Amino acid sequence: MARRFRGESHHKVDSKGRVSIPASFRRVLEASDPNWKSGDTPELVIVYGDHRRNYLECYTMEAIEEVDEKIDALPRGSMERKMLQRLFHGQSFPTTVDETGRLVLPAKLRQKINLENEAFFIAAGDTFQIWKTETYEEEELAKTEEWLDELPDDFDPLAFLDKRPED
Amino acid sequence: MARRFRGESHHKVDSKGRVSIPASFRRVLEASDPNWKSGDTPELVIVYGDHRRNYLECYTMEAIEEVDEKIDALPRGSMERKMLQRLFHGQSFPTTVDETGRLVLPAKLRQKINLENEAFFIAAGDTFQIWKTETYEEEELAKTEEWLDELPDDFDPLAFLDKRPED
DNA sequence: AGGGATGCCATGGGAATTCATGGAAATCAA
DNA sequence: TTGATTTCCATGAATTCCCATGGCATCCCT
Repeated sequence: MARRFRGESHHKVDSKGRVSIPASFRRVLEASDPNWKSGDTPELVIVYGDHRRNYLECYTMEAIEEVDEKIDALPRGSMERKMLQRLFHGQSFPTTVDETGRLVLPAKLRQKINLENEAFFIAAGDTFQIWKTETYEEEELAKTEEWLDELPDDFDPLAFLDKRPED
Repeated sequence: MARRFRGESHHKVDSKGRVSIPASFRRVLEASDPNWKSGDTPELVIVYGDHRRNYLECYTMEAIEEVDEKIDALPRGSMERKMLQRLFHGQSFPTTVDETGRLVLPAKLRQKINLENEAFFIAAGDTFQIWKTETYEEEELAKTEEWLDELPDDFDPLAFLDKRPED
């Protein structure tokens, strides 16, 4: 069942690295964790990537399983496989949401994206991202706007919906 | 239960060759050792390979069993079988994690990968690797960068996930 | 419509446990 | 005996667990 995350919101990060995740995101994580049963805490995998990435990407168990299967299908020993293993197996952190609906981000992950007091959560299909609020506002939003500016004034992004893959 | 290793981290190696392995890796080793029961120490196999390999590859009991079976299936006397036996049976070292969660790497293995004060652990599917931190950073990461540089600027490695095998 | 009562949600603090690491004593091997 | 392994114990730091609070929104009763 490919449930989707929706929405965005800001949450406090405390001194221990604990941060509430949006309640609606929890529902999706639960529904997408094959082992989850009412009353316990859903699992997820946080992919943090290499030094170039400045946000955390959170995968539901279903989503990460799909990725893992694709990696397994690549030829053993190929560079592609090695790269993807490094990213998804090496540069990732498996965890669970706690009983009170929080994620605990280890110091290492917080430092990686420079997270201090406030985290910004934003949905992205079957994953969601965690940003340092300031980074998102200063870098990511700017980038998006810049990109939009290059398109014709009256361009409607909806046009992408029906674009054929080979374009 | 093909559990997977995830994550990467640095650990000290002391003068006796003792090194803690990431706690999460221990959980996977335990779950993947058919003979393991709560309270005792999981087994694993360290494959160190020939002179060209500069890291140690650690297999869970389940993973090495799978490899062994595939080797057994090869025709007796074939070159393939001989080579794989040399690598996985000859150039490997069976051991266990100790009660405090450490591996003891014999001097021979440490010298092979030039390990001194710090080891770098990184997950790779159903195995994990142990590198000398400096080797990983200087050689392995450099190799990766080089490889990435050959790809188009805007290329996203994620594209490999959906690559068709015949490409 | 007013006024609880109920329940989920975001957040906080302290206690208890696990982890990574260091070192001394006991055991082994040549 | 001498160096190397293996056991056993010790400790600070990090992480997990457990319990507590205030704020909203919803539901219900009269």
